[in-house]
Amino acid sequence: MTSTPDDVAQADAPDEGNVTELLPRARTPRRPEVRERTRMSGQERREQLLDIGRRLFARKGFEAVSVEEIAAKAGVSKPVVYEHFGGKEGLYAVVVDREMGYLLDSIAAALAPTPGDDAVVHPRELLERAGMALFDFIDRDPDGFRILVRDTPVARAPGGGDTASRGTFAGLLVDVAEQVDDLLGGQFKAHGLPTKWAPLYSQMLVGMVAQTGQWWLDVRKPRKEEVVGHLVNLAWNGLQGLETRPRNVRAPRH
Amino acid sequence: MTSTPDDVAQADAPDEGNVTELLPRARTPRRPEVRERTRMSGQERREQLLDIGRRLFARKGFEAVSVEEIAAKAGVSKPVVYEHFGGKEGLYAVVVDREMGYLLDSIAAALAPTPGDDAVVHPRELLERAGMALFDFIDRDPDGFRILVRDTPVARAPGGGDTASRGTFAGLLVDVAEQVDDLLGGQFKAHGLPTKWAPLYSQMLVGMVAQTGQWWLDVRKPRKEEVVGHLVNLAWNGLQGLETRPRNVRAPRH
DNA sequence: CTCGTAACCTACGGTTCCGTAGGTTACGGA
DNA sequence: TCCGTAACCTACGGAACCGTAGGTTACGAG
Repeated sequence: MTSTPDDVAQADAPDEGNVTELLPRARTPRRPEVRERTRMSGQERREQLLDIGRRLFARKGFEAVSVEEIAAKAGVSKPVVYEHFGGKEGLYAVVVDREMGYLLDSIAAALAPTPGDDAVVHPRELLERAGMALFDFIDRDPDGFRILVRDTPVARAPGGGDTASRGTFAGLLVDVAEQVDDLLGGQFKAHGLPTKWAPLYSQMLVGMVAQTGQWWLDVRKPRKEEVVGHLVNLAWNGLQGLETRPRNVRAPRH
Repeated sequence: MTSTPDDVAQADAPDEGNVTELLPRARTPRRPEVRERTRMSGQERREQLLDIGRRLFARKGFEAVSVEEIAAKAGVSKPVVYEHFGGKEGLYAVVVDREMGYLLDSIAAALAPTPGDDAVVHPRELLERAGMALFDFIDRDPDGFRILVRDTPVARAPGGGDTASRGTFAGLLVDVAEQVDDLLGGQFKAHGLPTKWAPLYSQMLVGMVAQTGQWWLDVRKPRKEEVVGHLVNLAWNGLQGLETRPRNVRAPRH
């Protein structure tokens, strides 16, 4: 469920924050503005805040976004955000969690065997499906991808040491890569390669794909189908056997 | 020149910042402490501050580091930092610039043809040299690598729009990858591949290597020679022709 | 010994932001 | 029609920082 995260109206209008200060004008019970103060249900407001937060976090990073800014963009005051999420970190956590879920679900769905079709899928096609799923995700939800790629501010537990005690975080991608291990490990075993290296190769593949996605996010130059084609080309054939014109195995869908 | 960035004493001791507040004790002209207040030359202090800044930025990110913290770790007061670098961003810029220089120099040196040796180098060996140079760098200067990999806070020019106007930044790596273009473009041309895709492949390779480096930075599990071996294995042979036990072409050095 | 200067300090103004206390308005069921 | 409750507000305390003004100390040349 909830496959498209863009189903919420995004209120951008009441961003009056730039005019130095608002004079304390007399209480007007009804000002004739374009955007009336809408009163939403809790659930609606929650979704709206999540949506706005996602966009802001993606563009400016966690630290650079203030609660007041989020609230203002939603046409609402700060305490509302606190009531819903307990603070900035709470909201951020929900946003990240959702996006991570969207992404993993997308890829899992792309990799899932078609029910009723027991044909063995070529590993290369698996690669291609996963890559295409990722780029579809990037295309559909660029902000979500930006958030997942960005470095994480996970507040270290108060009381924890100041040093780089445990492997704090090297970005969410390391985690994503670990999710790929299982899949890749299975393929390795099936092809007689030592599975102990699977984690290493997961990192490589994820890094390759993520960086390319990040780059493509800005330039948008080659069509994504083409990018994925080359991605698979490199991952599968290596530089040694690069195909001049890689072709996608799977017929272009929809 | 300046190949080893670790030639500066790192003063870690005077980190008394955690004891809530220092009581305004009477002016004691000489307190019998272990670490006397050393008075350095401008150049020395500058180097020390750069060193401390690099370590802090690497561990906590730009935003999470305060000027006061840097000054305190150096056993010095805030204005000293301002006199040397004009502010936090100034110091950060110098740090980043240096590290970027170190890295690019290392790789360039590894790729430079041995003078007097005109033998054509196999592309695979170029790959291997570059990879090894990177991992040597990571090994020697992990904080520097962390900084280069981290997301950048580059203050967007004041007056610029709030929107994601131009391709602001997707990390320094995108830049690094662009530096790889030339090299890769040459190789492409020499092998009859369309050079228009070189940028794309640069991104892929850089992403692959960077992510792996980031991961290795924490786990440190397989020896770096082994990691580089597999890196080259994937990049060169692709998943299709993976070698079970990749061997480094170049004899292990020093 | 003297004095100019470079290195360094304390102290503070100003800003930004988080989080909360306590009051106000609209909606909807009884 | 009345009233409880959910949604929302204004206003403030307090902390963390940045950056600077203005004064103090040590070093070294003459």
